[in-house]
Amino acid sequence: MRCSKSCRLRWTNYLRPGIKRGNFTDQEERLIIHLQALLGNRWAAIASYLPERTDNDIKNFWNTHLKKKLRKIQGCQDDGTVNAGLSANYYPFTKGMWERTVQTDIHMAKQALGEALSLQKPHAGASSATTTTYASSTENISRLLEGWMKNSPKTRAASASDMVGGSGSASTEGSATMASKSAQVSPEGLDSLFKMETSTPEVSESSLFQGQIKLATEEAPIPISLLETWLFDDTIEQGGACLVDIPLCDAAAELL
DNA sequence: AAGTAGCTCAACCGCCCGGCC
DNA sequence: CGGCCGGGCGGTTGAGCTACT
Repeated sequence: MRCSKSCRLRWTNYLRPGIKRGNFTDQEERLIIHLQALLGNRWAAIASYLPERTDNDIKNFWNTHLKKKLRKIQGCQDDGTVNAGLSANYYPFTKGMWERTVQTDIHMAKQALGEALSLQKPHAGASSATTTTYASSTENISRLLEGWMKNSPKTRAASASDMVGGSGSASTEGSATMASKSAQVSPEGLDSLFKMETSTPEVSESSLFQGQIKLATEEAPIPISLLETWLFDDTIEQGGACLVDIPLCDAAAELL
């Protein structure tokens, strides 16, 4: 009685090993809020930054919790639109900025594809702990099933979490598929969206939204951007100046 | 205990896109 | 080139649960 589509959905949103259930942490919450402000309702893209959460979970969490929360905080209108001044903080992109990020994403997807097609190169994300390789593709599902069949029940749990953790189980084809087709953001993909040149810890003219986008290459490792630092810095909950407290429109306006 | 409102979240729906024939 | 099919995605629904009256 189930179609393939329904089965896929059941797998990706519920059965897939490594899915984190339960309440969202404060850090996850803030990450979602800012990613939503940056990416809009691109839940799959947002979910790629939270490997243990599904796009469906994040979407539900946004619709049921965060929307209300933000309305309260921001003094929202009844129709759901936020007040002008506040919305500017959350939607700082001009058309040009948005086009630049999209172009960069496309470029990165092409690069990932190129790497995947190159048999000489080792898998770029193999050593990364943040690689997201959830079984969104047929290949990944096949690999998971193979692992399931091979491993004894004793080791299944560990194997499953390894798969999700992306410790090199994904083939190059898999990463290419993710990068170019399903918008899964690998560490390289993270570079694509937020990789901006930063020379100082402050939001300088050459950093945020200026379009000085550098692509990750082997020859020139790129310094991590302010935004990316914030996205993965565990210390943001410790207070102090962090990006979440910086009105994004201020930084953007400074540059325009 | 019964009725109601609100909430949660898995599942469904429709659209778009790419691959294949 | 066009039709078909399957995968991916975002929006929406509704069953089940809880809290409240």
